[in-house]
Amino acid sequence: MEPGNLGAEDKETLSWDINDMKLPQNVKKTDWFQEWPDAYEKHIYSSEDRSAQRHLSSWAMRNTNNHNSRILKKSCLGVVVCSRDCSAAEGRKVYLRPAICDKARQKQQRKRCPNCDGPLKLIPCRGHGGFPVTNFWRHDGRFIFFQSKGEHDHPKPETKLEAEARRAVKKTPTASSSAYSKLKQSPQIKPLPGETPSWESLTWSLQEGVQLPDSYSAHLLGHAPQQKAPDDGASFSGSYGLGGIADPADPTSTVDPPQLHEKCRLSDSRVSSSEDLLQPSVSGVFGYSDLQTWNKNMALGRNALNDSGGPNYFLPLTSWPYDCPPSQNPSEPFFQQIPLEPPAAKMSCHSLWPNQEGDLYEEKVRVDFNNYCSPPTCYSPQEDPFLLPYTSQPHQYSLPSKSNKWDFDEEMRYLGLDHCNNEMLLNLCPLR
DNA sequence: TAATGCGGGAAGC
DNA sequence: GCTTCCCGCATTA
Repeated sequence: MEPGNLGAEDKETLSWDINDMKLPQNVKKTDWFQEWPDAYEKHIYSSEDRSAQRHLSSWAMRNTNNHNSRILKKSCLGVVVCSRDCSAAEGRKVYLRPAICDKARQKQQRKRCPNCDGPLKLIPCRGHGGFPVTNFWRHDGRFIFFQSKGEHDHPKPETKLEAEARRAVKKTPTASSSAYSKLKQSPQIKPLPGETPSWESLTWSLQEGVQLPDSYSAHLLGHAPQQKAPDDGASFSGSYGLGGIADPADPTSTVDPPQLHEKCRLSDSRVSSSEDLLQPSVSGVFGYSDLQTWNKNMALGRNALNDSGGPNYFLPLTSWPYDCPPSQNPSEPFFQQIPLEPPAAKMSCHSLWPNQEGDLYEEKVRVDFNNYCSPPTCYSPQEDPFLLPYTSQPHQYSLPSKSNKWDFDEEMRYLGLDHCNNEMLLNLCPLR
């Protein structure tokens, strides 16, 4: 938005404060969900944005009581690092996600560094005048207002899903190994030459909690960490997991799509009943445990990898470029569509995924497919300080799941079929 | 088991 | 009075 060409309404949508008695309701464009909000940002999300509904952040944010039930306040916990400042292979540092639960965090800090077995330490966030960065959430009308105060003065921890995946892998290492051994046998899925990710590195990254570049977390989340343009409020609903775009006004900011991995819960009584601040329209049509639907989607070339009911294995994807080069051949297996080098600059995909139907499900699957079969657009590797040194190393890709009930063989059959389906690709990937 | 949200209460300014 | 932090509790996944 051009600052110098603002109408009164536009100014209103920019000048609000989370503590205002009345927040703007004539918002023309809502923001896309930001996974890594930093500095003093304000965003207006659609009340139907599931990630916003759940007040998600990839920073480890804990609830802070501000004695104001209308405004949810969360403060950053920082990042857990190795007190020896050890580096793993390729210079990777250990940046664990602090557990949100106090007891779990204490327990976590008693553990040893997964890399060097040294003691772990928590780097507290002091980015807001010596206090933790705080995020404020307020549901008002059709919108969810977000405001952050402070600038994180510590590295990004692993994302929530990365941490969950790490825990899950630790709990069920055999299942994942088995999955990977099957993956390796799958003829349809081949890493790019020279980009063969090792299972060891994958499991190390996931199990041992090393900070993954955003690309990793993106695909753990089921989408690229990126920015997406604000969508209009009417069509914003259900645009889960859209490929994001860069915020042209802020090259460092991230505007993330609603989390693909978000379970499409049929209801969230806690959210919907929250002080009448939210007008819930959470009519999830893609059930968390609806594996049958998932199967159908996969058979149609859709991907529900972001649904937690998805398969519990990790795909050894190659470097994820977050770009859609013109030379991409949709007929190629999607793994091989991925160029080795990330784009030099963010791309805008503002209008790539308009939710014309207002159909949560359709939008979701389209986007999922995009993320799965075609490199997501609009990702800036510069966004992630950890990505830069690692661009030459393979990125791994995992399909998050909380259960082991997924039939891996079936899944791979679907994958093999889907990724060779040109028509489907052309139909479902409007980037072409 | 952990994440999340709510709320009481203490402490510092 | 405001803010931050700690704690316990309930709910959810």
